[in-house]
Amino acid sequence: MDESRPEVMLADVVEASRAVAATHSRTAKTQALADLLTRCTPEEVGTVVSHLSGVLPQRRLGVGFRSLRDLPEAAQTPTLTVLEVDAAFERLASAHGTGSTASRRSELRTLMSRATSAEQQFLRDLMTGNLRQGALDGVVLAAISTAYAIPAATVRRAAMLAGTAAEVATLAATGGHRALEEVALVVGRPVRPMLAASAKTTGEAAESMGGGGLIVDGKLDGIRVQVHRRGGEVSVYTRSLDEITDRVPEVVEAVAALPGGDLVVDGEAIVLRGDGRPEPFQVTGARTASSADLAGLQARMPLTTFLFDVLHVGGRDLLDESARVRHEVLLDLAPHLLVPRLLTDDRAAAEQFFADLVAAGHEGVVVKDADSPYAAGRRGSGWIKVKPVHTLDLVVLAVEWGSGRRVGSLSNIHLGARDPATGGFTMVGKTFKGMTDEVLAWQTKRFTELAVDGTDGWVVPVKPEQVVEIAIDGVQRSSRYPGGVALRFARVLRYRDDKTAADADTIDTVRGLL
DNA sequence: TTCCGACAGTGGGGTCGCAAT
DNA sequence: ATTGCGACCCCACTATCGGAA
Repeated sequence: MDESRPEVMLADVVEASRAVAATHSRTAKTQALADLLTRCTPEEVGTVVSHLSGVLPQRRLGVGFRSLRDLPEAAQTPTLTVLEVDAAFERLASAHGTGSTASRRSELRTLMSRATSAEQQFLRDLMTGNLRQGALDGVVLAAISTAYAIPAATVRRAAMLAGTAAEVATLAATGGHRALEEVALVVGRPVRPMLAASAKTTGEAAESMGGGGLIVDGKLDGIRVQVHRRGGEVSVYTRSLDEITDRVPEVVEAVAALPGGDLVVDGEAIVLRGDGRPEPFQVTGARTASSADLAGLQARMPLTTFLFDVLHVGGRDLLDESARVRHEVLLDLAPHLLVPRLLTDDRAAAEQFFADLVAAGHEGVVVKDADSPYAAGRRGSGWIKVKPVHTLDLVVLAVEWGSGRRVGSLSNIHLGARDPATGGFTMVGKTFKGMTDEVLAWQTKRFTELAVDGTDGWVVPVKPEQVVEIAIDGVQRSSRYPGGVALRFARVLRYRDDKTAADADTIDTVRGLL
């Protein structure tokens, strides 16, 4: 190690971030990040990688957009080192939840007053999760690959198994290529979960697979759980690798009762009604977000555990085995916990299974290539989800100015359903999704024309005349909107100039989807 | 040369815990 | 008691880069 190497300053990180944001080329971004990493000591590199990928090592600071509104006067010259920043974050994090808002505020002010103007902006963006430099986890992993001359595939796999880019960078800095190759699944350390791409129909999903057999799983509308059992001790992790063991005792019990030794399984926890049909997501969400009065929660909203994968069993890693093999292992291990599942190579049977599951109240299906491995942390084509889509014709009531690459465009639209009782419109949600650049340009012009008084602010009210066809996954109860209902995952399909506001769907139609 | 996988960005609704009001 | 804030569950979609075909 080079003892004379100068300490890495926050200003160096800010400069790298600026350079990254200044180019659209991913290779140039990667190189800029790699240049900085090579200047870091092994003690520094974890923090630097974490900050440059927009992640706080401390996870929760208790500092958000609001507490960062009024900043102290900026320092003239940069003096902060990255390790000093990390230490300050550490103090903020440990003061979180101890009731000492004043001490956190003072800690934050001290940090910010030592930062230059550019550093203040960077720290604020980092703390609010708004780095927007065009490089997060993926590009930073590529930079680790470049900086330490380690194949990208090795770096990515290590990240899947170790969980964070910071951990991977520290390993690379201390042990190089060999250390990353030795990263393995460790029972008790969560693995990045495999994600699913989406398709409109089961046929389309099957089309993009190898054709070597399908596993069709019910998609349950609960929360993802990755469960580890190590030496009899069970831990439960969410999709984002947060530990929720103490909030889901039913899951712990179900996995503790399985035969054999150590294991890692992947599944979904969900609250079912007495008749076996699923409760709406809001019920499972409320149940699993809460930790107070667990006994009461368990009595009122018991969780049911479903498993759809097994990554490790009794000393044997299964990540690289085919889904077919993992299915056999899971069937042996926990047949009573298996998610609703169909093994088939018949597309019509898959389509029928989808229809049956939707009729049973579930979200849809996930179609899986029976020959594919468990591609941790990736949204590859091995798994493809299929959900039914509802469409509504709604009226645009207002529009919000966009941010980032949408600055200068009217972006997020407020959606209203017709209320025949009053002759007016009831707001049921917003959306910014599904718009191409062309549509953004069109709607900016259109809604500027339709704008009514009070158009100086962030929200631009418009005459309720423009009809838009919206796709949604469903409707949920709302305490925010006056109609008592809100759209779930609304996105624009197209603007309809063949319809007037009088032809729009009514609030009763929307409520009927509950 | 074209195609396509992976990534980043742009935000959506709901719920809880906690501290301040 | 109520309210505001922060965190984190669920998430869809488009644009873009750069390697694969």
